Amino acid sequence: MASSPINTERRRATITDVAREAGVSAATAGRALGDYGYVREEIRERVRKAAEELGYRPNSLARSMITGRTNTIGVVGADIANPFFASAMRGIGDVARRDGFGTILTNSDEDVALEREAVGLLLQKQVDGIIVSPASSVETGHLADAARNGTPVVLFDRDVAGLTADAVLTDSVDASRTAVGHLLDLGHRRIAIVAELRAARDMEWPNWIGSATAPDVRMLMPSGARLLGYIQAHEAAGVPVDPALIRGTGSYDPATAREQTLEALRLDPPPTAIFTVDNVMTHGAYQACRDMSIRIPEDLSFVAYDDMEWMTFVEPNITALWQPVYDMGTVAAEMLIRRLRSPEVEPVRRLLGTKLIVRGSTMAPR
Amino acid sequence: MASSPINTERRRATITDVAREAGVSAATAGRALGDYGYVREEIRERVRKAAEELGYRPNSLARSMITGRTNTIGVVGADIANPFFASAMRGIGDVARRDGFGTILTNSDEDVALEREAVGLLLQKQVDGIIVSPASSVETGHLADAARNGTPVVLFDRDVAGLTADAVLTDSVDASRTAVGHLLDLGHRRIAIVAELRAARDMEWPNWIGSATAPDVRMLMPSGARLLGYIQAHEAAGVPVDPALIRGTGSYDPATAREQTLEALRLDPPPTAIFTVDNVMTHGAYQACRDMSIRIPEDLSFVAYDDMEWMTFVEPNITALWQPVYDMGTVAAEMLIRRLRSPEVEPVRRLLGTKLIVRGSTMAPR
DNA sequence: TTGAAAGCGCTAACAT
DNA sequence: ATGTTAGCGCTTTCAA
Repeated sequence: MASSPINTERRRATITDVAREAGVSAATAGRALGDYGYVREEIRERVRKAAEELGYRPNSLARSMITGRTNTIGVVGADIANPFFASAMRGIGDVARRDGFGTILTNSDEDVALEREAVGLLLQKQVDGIIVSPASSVETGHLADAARNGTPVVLFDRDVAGLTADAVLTDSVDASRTAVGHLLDLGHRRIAIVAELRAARDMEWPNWIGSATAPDVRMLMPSGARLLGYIQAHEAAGVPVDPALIRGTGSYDPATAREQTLEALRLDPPPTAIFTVDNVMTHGAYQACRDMSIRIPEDLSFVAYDDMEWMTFVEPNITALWQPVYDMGTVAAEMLIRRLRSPEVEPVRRLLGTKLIVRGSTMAPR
Repeated sequence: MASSPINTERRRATITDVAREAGVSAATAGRALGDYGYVREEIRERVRKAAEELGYRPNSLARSMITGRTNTIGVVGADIANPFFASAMRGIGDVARRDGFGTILTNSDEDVALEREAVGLLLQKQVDGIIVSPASSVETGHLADAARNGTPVVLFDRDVAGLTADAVLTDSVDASRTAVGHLLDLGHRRIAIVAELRAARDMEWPNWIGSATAPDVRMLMPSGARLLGYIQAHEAAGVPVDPALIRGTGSYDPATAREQTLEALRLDPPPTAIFTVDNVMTHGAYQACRDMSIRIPEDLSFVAYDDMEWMTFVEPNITALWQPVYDMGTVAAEMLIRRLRSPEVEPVRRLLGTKLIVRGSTMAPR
């Protein structure tokens, strides 16, 4: 009997094996090990011992076939390599584990087709629920389907029009208004904004300017919502919005953000301040500033959406809009698990607070 | 019939439903949908249409019960919020998806008990294989068990003594020797090193000094291995090692790294250079330098293990030892999937190359 | 309190 | 090429 370097054959012990070893029926063994039904204490011990000896591990697939629950939650994020999602994922994972759930992770790369595929995969694997950061705020049929067929969905970071589901959000418009308001208060009148504006609807911003009614925020991606806040802050301050200062990249890509920032800096007159709407944009914009040897804040005030550890490493420290990212993750997981336990409660939209951390990168223009 | 806000009842269509709808047997429906066995094209179409109409989704649990394969790989990392693991996870996820696998992610927080629990969970969920970054290089019984019982294990970033398994590694000793050698070449004679040295064995370094035989690297965690490289570089250069310059934190915690760095800076004579062995240590050490208004590189040369994007944001840019983190992830996933397809091949240890990126934070001491 | 039997949804073996 | 049957490992009736 030759032994291969890594044995792949030996059959794993089943509950029937344990039952035989303990001299009881499979049903009883199941009850003893699974904490359901009635078992005499003495028997329970005997079964436990047998299980131990055989190195028995329950097959949760078989269990799930019957119970209809896998104790697994699916997560569809845009990109786990992005610190924003990484941190949120940590929050989700911590809560999930605490409550006995595993987490299946997938990346959508902001692509609706990939997201749909990912959701399909999760449904096939019979996850109990899904936490998703939708790639689009309108193409959400697959999410509605999932929810309708009994797999609850929790929206993460992004709201969606016409889908009644639990959601964990921050008020991007308000936060952005605060951040840009800070710059306006300092006296800035030419503030560049760097944002993806990937979704078609986010590009309709020319219509927002001076219009009495704000667009439905649920139709916007965070990037668009933050631009809306930028516009609202300008209008509240009575400062006209110069469309040339609005730099869209069309994708989550630092290189393009860098280029767009360079474009902005070349304007005449140039901006006296810049606002980047997330950490990817910040990355590219900051690089552009360094490449051009822009002095911050003397030449340009800098405000970033999303606080990152390095923002206190650079000189000057960067003024940033902080979001409770880890908590957004824990709350999302808690909402989902709560719904699994009581499916009937009304869906809730939880809005978590943000905070502008004023540091050295902002000052009055000169 | 009141409709609840989120329907949780409606039974999902099964293959039997599809078969009935298409007027064939369940077996045939399965063949048509699952791409196995023979089906007439005409029938295949009919079944497909029925499946479509009913919104049928295969239940992969049921399939896995029979095939014994879940098309899922488990990942046990220390902390997904750490950019190192986040990036690796992205690599794993990309390859996994490409080859039709899902990924279950768990964090061990460098705790063997948690790791063991995580592995147990993954085994119950019948993952096809596990990628793990072991919390200990000696307490690895649970990993050996998994491998022995037919769930292959790929070691990620950390080798393990006495476990024959595939592994994706970098040569930490060599890389560290290069990094510290760079400082020694510049003329530095007092180089502080900040490392976790959590594992008991990593603390046996006093024995390594001047000993002809190096300890078995497979018994060391990366932190210990990098210290070994530090010592070897010193010995090669004929520079004595001052134990006071070796600062262990005992945990992956930037606050402690900061404190240990402050201690090092207070030494008399102070170090002229510092080497941090991973991004968490770097975080704390860099903070300490900023708090003390240390001028880099005039007062202190700085070399970091692990390149991070912000290292080109700060002034001066930080000299860093780069590792192919994303690729380590893709390679780990590829090795695992290869083994799933051909279990008999001999386990392989893949060593990926690293690179010292010299930037402005290092210069000759003055 | 225990056991026998049925069955979750699917695929594999065996007929035809 | 298709259908019938059995069964993956477990939990849940139902009887005893």
